[in-house]
Parts: sequence; C-alpha cells; structure tokens
Amino acid sequence: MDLAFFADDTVEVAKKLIGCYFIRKINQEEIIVQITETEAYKGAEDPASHAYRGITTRNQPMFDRAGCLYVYLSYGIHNCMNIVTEQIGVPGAVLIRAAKPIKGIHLIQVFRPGVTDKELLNGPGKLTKGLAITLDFNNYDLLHSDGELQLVSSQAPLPFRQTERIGISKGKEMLWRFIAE
DNA sequence: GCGAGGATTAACT
DNA sequence: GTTAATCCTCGCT
Repeated sequence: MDLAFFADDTVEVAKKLIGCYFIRKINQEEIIVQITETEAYKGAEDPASHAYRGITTRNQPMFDRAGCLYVYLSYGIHNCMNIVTEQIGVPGAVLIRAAKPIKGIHLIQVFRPGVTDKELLNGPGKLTKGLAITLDFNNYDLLHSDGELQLVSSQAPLPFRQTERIGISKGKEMLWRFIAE
C-alpha cells in the first residue's frame, strides 16, 4: 500500500478498496476484516460531500494528504471512517461502510455485544464501533502508521456492484457506492 | 452566542 | 415502516 494507491481519483480508489483488508491491532492481538462496501465523496462537484462548501475545521482532513483517515461523528452517536484521496488541497474521501470479519472475531464481539457475526460490521457506525475506531483516529496516517491500524491490498480484487449512495439527500444521481458481490 | 441538521442505528408498531 | 436518540459543526446574528 503506497501513496499512489490513494492519491488517485476518489471514485477509482473506492473501487480499488473493495476487497482490501484492514488490520487493527489491540493489545498485541489482531483483528482482520475485508472491506465489502465503500462510497466515494468528492468536493465541489458533490453536493453530498462535507467538503462541498469548502474547507472547514471539521472536514480539513479531506483536503490533506491521501492515505490519512477522516473520522467524524454522525447524529451525535456514530463514528464514520473515511480514507482521504486525491492530491493535497483537493478534497476527496472514501467512506468505509461495511466489512467482513476475517480474523479476531472474538475481539470485535467485545465491542459489539449481542449481535450475530453477519451484523458485526454491516454499517458505517457498526464498523467503527466493532474496530474501536474513534475520533482519535481522525487524521491518522495509514502510510506512516505505527501498526495500530493498517490497510493491506487484496490479492485478487473482488467483483462489485455499483449503486446510488445511501442516507444522503443530495447527489443521489451519482452512482458512487460500491458493494462486493 | 445560538439554532438547525446530519454520509445512522436500534427499538418500536 | 416509523421514530427517537444525541452532540458536534456550520452558518448566521
């Protein structure tokens, strides 16, 4: 995983991320999950994007170097995790909506008590909760990480479907949501 | 300084 | 299918 992977067109990065793996290390134990659902969010040309109206304190990471994380609080309750794309100064990020547990499921269950395996990570807020991603990970640099959180490219890219994005009020005509088959 | 709303989820009917 | 929960950020006064 290098800078060139992320410093690309946001929609392209969203496609490439399908099937990639996240490795989350907690107390010397590993959680590994495979990304199954992403959405692309751009800047000025995307009315659904937080960066649509320009740079602010909240969305500043979206303008930063590709490969950083943009974590924000939604509805006062849930955290959502994005991976920043494009060049420095160009807003763009890929929202990680869902993933599939590969390893360390028992660790995820600690953060997500009382749910079945299939429901552990099948939503943006659930994913961050299951992997213990908090606002502390805002601006976290995946390319210069200390191992707490790593992204690993997939061996064989997964086939995916392309649909309109979910939970937004504007910009639905852009088919920037990608779901692994 | 204050009010509105959101890239959601879970618990209802 | 509908609705409440909940808090940070933005945008305007």
